[in-house]
Amino acid sequence: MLIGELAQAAQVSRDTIRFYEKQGLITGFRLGNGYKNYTPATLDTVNFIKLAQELGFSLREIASILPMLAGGQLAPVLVENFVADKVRLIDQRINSLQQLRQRLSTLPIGTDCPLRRDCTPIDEE
Amino acid sequence: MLIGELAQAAQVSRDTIRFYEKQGLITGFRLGNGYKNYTPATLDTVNFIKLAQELGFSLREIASILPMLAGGQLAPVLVENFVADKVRLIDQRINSLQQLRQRLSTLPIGTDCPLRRDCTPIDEE
DNA sequence: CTAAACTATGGAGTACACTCCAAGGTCAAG
DNA sequence: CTTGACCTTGGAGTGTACTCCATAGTTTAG
Repeated sequence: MLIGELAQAAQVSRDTIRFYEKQGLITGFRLGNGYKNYTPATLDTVNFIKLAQELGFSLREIASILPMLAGGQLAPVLVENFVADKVRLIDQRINSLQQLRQRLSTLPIGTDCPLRRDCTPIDEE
Repeated sequence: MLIGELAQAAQVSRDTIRFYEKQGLITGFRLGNGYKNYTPATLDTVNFIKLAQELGFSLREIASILPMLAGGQLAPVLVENFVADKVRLIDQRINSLQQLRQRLSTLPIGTDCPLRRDCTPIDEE
């Protein structure tokens, strides 16, 4: 697939695709006419990037995860440790989100200062 | 508390505090000597900002949540709708995280291309 | 054969969230 | 009364992740 098709399929801009390729997150191979061609695997990768990004991973972090998803060039132990780390991080985020959810959904709406210890500034010169 | 104390308590830089104040996320009141003073409530707010930020909310979004946390100047119905929206968003994020967690923790490590449909580029000129 | 719709490259510009710096005022300790 | 650790402002700089633009080559429809 050409860049436009990939971009549309992944719901990102062509420039984003080019940016990701510059950053080494994806690779296309060049056709005879100078155009770049991408495989369905690239679409998977872009979708993965988008998901991971939504979840707060930077492109730099994602770049370090991607080689693992592509296949086992790395020592399994390293991959396992890395994945375990990420899973822990994800669990922490889920936890924080659940806390925030609780906090927001049980707000005593209508009362003053539901979350703050103190709302009225005290002049304590 | 003065800016340095607040910054240390919240584990952010003084510049970050000043930046948040410029953005209207927090407010201090000025002492006779020109210094700004902050209350423990400001510390709560900064901590809240940091939490919400970790969870992927932008400062702009956080700025729109903060007035609700500060007390009921807004119509309860609006607050409820807003909070319900945010809770839905949080639920979506939790869901995505759980998916990603599953995906990562069940990687068939060592096999080729655990996630991609296709790893070998096909020349389809 | 031309016009529209695609593709490429390089480089500039944008939004966000800081982060750093310079020049200067304030305050407590010795 | 000076030294050092605070505080002030304004403005410039940084990193991330795009986003836009100009120029130019390629392909497809009529």
